[in-house]
Amino acid sequence: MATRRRRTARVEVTDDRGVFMISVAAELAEMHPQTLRMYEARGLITPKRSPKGTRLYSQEDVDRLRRIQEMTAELGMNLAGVERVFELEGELERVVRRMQALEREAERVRAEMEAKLEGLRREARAEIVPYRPGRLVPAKDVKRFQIPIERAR
Amino acid sequence: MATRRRRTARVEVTDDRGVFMISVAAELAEMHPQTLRMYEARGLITPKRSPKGTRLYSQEDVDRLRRIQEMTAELGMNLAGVERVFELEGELERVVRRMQALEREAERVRAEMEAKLEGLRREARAEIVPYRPGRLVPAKDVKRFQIPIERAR
DNA sequence: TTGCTCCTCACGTCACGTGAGGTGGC
DNA sequence: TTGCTCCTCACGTCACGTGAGGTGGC
Repeated sequence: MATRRRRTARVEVTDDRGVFMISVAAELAEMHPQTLRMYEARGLITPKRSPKGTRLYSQEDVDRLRRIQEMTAELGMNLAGVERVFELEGELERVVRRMQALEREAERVRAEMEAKLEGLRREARAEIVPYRPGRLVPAKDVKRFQIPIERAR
Repeated sequence: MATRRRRTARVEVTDDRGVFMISVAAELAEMHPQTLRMYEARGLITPKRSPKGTRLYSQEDVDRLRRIQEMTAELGMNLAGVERVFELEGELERVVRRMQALEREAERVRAEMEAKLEGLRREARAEIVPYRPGRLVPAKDVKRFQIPIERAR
């Protein structure tokens, strides 16, 4: 749900754009409007404001409100717990991102090494393989003794 | 604080061994004994029991109790929040461990590839370098034409 | 005027901590 | 007997949600 199209929409509505007034946001989040004001006072959510001071909630804000609703109504957590969970989820996300970056980096290094190895193998083949069917002898030895190689053994 | 030595201690006291009765554990955790029983009823902590049914708390249990104390008294969280935080911390720890394993694995692969590369380089050197001063020719050619190599060009 | 917004204040409910009260075994 | 353990029940406190009440601008 990156964007939502309306019949007459011309301006793109992004998830972080404040578009819902408090009554709408409260309905979407299934909460009392006063509860939203309380959450803001506690620092749990920070909606945008119109020039007149009216709160404007974004889709992200509504999603966050629903997450809070889940934690308080379904799990029975209080707001201090919700704050702490948000912090921990942030940490978790950072660690997961770092891990994904590490995985990509590992793959990159692996591919790079593989390419190097392959290059070396090709190089070796180019020098050695063409002579495989027979035996190789130093040219200088052939020249020096002037005898058929087969008998020289 | 892996183990603690007492003057007359003979048996090792590990962190997960139930050694404190409820009054001692409560004092160490700075909680009311009844609170410990409540936490157990909620599933937040599970002390061992003596054969007679007396609760026996380990050092790990006491550490956990202090962590709960921190979350409830200092952060003002309720027990549902504490449970959720424990879950999330478990997830976080698993992810961190996975990352450490991944880092070790990446290093292992890197070293292995490095060794392979080095092996190939050495191999290439062993086959090619000794002959560098002269030219190599197929033995069959030498036999077939029976002529000095130098003139065969 | 209606229905929204803003705000503050107050009350009901519920979770939690703790104390009381009664039991039983070193 | 003292001091611990076990348990259940009950009450005080506090956080939270929500409603009331009064204001102001489309």
